This record gives sequence, C-alpha cells and structure tokens, in this order.
Amino acid sequence: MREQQDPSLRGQVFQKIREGILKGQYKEHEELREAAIGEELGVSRTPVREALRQLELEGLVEIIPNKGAYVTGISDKDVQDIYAVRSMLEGLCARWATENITERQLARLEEVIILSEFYSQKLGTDREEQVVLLDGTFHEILYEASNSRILRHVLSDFHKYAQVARKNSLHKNDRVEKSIAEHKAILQAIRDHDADLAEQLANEHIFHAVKNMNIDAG
Amino acid sequence: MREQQDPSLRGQVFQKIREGILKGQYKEHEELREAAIGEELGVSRTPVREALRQLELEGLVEIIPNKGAYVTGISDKDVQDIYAVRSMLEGLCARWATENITERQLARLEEVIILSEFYSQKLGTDREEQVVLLDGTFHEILYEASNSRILRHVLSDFHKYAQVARKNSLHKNDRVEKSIAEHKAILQAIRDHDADLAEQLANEHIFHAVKNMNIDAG
DNA sequence: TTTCGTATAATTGTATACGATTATACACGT
DNA sequence: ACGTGTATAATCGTATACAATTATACGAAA
Repeated sequence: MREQQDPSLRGQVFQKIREGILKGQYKEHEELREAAIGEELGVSRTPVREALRQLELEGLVEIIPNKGAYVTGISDKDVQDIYAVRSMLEGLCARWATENITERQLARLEEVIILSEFYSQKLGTDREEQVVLLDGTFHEILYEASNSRILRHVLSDFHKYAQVARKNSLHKNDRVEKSIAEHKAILQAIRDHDADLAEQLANEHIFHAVKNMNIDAG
Repeated sequence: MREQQDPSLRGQVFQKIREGILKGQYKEHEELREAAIGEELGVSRTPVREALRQLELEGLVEIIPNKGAYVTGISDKDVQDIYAVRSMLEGLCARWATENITERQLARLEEVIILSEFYSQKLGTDREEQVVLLDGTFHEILYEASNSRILRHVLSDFHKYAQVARKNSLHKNDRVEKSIAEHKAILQAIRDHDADLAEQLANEHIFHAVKNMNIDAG
C-alpha cells in the first residue's frame, strides 16, 4: 500500500519484482539472483536485497540462507484460502466499522459508490481499471473505519495477495454491477447500525467474488 | 518462527531489537538509529537495516523514508484486536485441520498434551516457559494440519504479535490447567471429525485466553 | 524578539569491496 | 563407469565508503 508511492530504489525494485512474479515473468521456483536483477534494473545489490527480503515477508519469495531467493508462486488453492480467510475478516471489519465509522467516512463510501456506478456504465479500456481501483478504495475505507490498526494491517496484506487472483479472473459477466450493489447494501447496513447484517453482507460479498472466480476457472 | 534458528547476523539483530521492543527497552516512538544499534551489537549497519525493515513488515517498527525507524508499540486495544482476529482464524484453522489432519499429526498433538500435563504439575522456573513452548507447538501443529499455507502464514504472524501480550499477562490462576483441558477437547473434536465443534472450541479457547488477560489487567 | 536563510552536522540511501558459504567441474582412485 | 575429493567459480552475507537527504545551529534582517 505505502510502497506505491515509495520513491526509493528499494521501493521501485520491490514493485518491479513483485509485478514480475504476479505477471508470471518470474516463474515458480525460479531463482532470483541479486546481482542479475540489480544489473537488469540498473541498481546495485543493496536495494535488491532489501526488496527480496520484504517480498519474503509477503510470502511471494522464499529465502534460503546462504543459498538464494526463490519465487514462491500462488496456487489455485492458495487463492481459495485467501478468499476464505478474507471473507471472515471482512465480515469482522464491517462489524467494527458499523460501531466506529464517522460521518466523513460514510460520505466517502457513498462517493465511491456513485463513482463506481458512473464508471461501470462507461465503456473503454480504463473502465475495469477504474472500477477495480474504486473497489479497493471502498474496502480501504472500511478497514480504516474499523478503527483497528491490527485488522487493517492484516487485511491490507491480504489485499495484496488478492491482486494476484484479480489479475487472472476479473470482473466477468455482470459481476461489476452486482459487486456495486453489494457495496450499497453493506453501506446501508452500516448506516442502520445493523452490525450483524453488515458482517453477513461483507462476508457474502467476498464469497460471491470467489464464487465468480470459480465459474471462470471451471 | 524461522528466525528463531537463523544464525545470520541479520536474524540475531532482528531478534535483539524485537526483544528490546517487546520488553519495553525501546519505548514507543523512540527512534532506532542504525549506526547506534549496530555499534551496540558490534555489527555494521547492513544487517541492522535489514532487520529494521523486517520489523516494519511485522508492524513493530515504522520506517519513514529518509528520516528514520521508530518503535510502533502495541496498545491494549491492539492486543484485544489481535485476539479477536486470532479467535476467528484459529476456529477456521481447527475446522480445516479436522478435514485434513494426518495420523502422525494427531499423535504429535497427543504427545504435546501429555507433556503439557507433565510440566504443568512440576514446579520451578522453567515450568511456565515449557508450558508456553508446548502451547505454541500445539497450535503450530494445528496450523500445519489445516493444510493451508495461507492460513499458516497469517496465524504465525499473529502468534508473533501475541507474544507481546503473553509477556505481560501470562498464565495466572489455573489458566494453565484449563488451557490444557481445552486443548484436549479440541483434539477430541478433531478425532471425531466434528468440524463444527472443533471450530467452536478453538474459537472459545482464544476467547478464554483474552478473557483471562482482562481479569489480570482490570 | 522573531523569523528566515544558510552552513554544518547527523542520518539514511546506495554502491562497492571483501569474506564466507555453497554450487560446479574435473581429476583421481576404485 | 562410478563415486569421491579437491579446486574453482558463483553467490550470498557483511563491512565499509560515498552520495543524498534531513535535522540542527547560528547569524542576519525585520
């Protein structure tokens, strides 16, 4: 999340390698040599090392001491698991958000929904990209509203993981419209201070997302 | 988890700083200067830098680019939140473990329980330490048995966090005995292939732990 | 006195150099 | 031919050197 705007070389290298893994450029079990990557990106080994170690903590890379760094790869089962866990946590997040959300955050959520509807009706190449971005924003606001540093931390982590899955099976059919409708329902439940409903809806929201993926995959 | 046996300087420094934060040696918002720490531990800045960046990913340190590394600290609310999230995930873990556990893992769980009972009846300074260690082992086996790399990853992360809380309010009253009894109940539910019950028990197990903490704190 | 700007110092970011560890190749003996 | 041991090369781990950035001190002007 923060790395997006990290101007340091380490941050840039981190992004590059990450992208490379997610896009399949670096394949599973492939060895990532510090010197080679550094040379390719025109930087020294130092920022590469630091980037690799951060990627390890994110689970995208496995580092064997004194041996090397290897691409971990994410299986279909991993993706399923990610969504199962996220489903629970997003539910909990919605519950806490219901109890702690501010007027300002409510307004921002509404804004995001309105913008989502606008972009979803537009055509063009940036349509999907915009909607995905707004989807991310919607959830980020909820994370913030939960008022829990911890929950926000772990959900942001998963959000990163989830990007992998998104790249693959993204917004087919009328999933976009349905997703927005679900966002609206969640927002309404939060407005009504109905924590139970908000939790359930957020739960199902993620569940539907993964279900949609299954259809694509199968 | 792995860092425990990482013989590299980076791993050692990581441990040292981590311990320093958890024990309150480094206080909240305190600046962690690379050179100072390196000098204190008799190493250069390089491993210190890498350790600090790993600690950032764990949430114990905040790094502001070109400024410095600062101790994040964990509030009482954070601890509460950690246990709330862990409670859910341990429940999910127990459910999946019920579906995937092997005979070997079942046997190991039983071993751990027997050993726990043995040490809990002993007196001495290492009593608590041993029991805590075995508690960790019990849960680690469950994480493994869940057969989910993802769940294991996130739960291990939280386990690290949870250590903070343990240092403070640990095993008062008869919590040790009750905890072991709960472990036994979870194991039995898994043996019976009763995923619902296993999930519920694991859930409550964490809930009881945090409840016990509250009593201590209040 | 306050405020601003500049010079200086301190600290982080990156590059490079060197030592330690591991992988590879090849010769040797069986 | 096969396995083993040693020498060589490749790679990682750490230390050090230098550049970039940020903090601090101090003085001049309002």
